[in-house]
Amino acid sequence: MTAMRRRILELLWASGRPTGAYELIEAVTRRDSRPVGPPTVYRALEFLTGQGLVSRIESLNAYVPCVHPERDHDCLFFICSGCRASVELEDPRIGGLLAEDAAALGFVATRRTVEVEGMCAQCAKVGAA
Amino acid sequence: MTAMRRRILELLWASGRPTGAYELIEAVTRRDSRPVGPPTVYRALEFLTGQGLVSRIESLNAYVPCVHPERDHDCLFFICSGCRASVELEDPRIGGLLAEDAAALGFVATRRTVEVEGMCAQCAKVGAA
DNA sequence: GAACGCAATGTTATAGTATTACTTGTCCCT
DNA sequence: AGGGACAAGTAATACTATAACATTGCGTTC
Repeated sequence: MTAMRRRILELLWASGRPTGAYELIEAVTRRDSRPVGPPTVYRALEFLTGQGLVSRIESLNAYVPCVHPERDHDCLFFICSGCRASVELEDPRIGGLLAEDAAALGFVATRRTVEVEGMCAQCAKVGAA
Repeated sequence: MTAMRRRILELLWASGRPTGAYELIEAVTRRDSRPVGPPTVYRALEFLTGQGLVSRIESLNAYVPCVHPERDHDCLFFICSGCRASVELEDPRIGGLLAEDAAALGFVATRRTVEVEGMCAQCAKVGAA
């Protein structure tokens, strides 16, 4: 864990929502008062996702810190179109079913992406009003 | 369904694997012997995905024709890193669990993305050899 | 059948996301 | 000090997607 990687992880935690790579580039640039290029940030993100400290949300091209880096993460994301927040959940049953389906196909899985888009309770309430 | 939309759907079926928008742009350009711009293809893809005739694979930024356009599609994709093919599956149990988890959060879901990357039976066998 | 309205497509430009290739720096080891 | 290994800097470019506006074609109305 280097200074740059830590900085990016901190910025992700501070952001509180899925954050794009270029937002991070700007944030790091501001924080360091010195321009940082895309490869620097992308490399840090690659490292952090490899460590399970960060997940990429495919449907947003954005990144979030992982809430339980310790466990092997089977996580799924609920992404609110209203407030742009995401909630990470762990549901081992889904991993189980996916493993079962993969086995039926003879497929050897290496990575899973499970994302649900919609409205969170708060935003759904406001939208309905 | 217009000529352009049909052409793009045919090209997707003919491709046999997830296909990027820019590959489609080139393919349509070749087929029509006349340049077609990104918006044309993206608009057709938007229409086709709206009709459930095509799905977007988020983790590849690519598109595939849907194997069962008639049913409301709860589909999941197994994507082979070896041969670049994808297999679409329907497993209503997964949709059920996601609905259950969403309900527990008070989340109103509008769209699901479930993608599994790995190696298909064929490629896993070759890779292991 | 001319004028209109509407939906789809064409066109140009640009925004947004990610990677390649190469260089520089830093730290540790001996 | 010299060399190896890994992280970060730098410049250029590739890839993916959308915005804004013009044009076409076709069915409807009068």
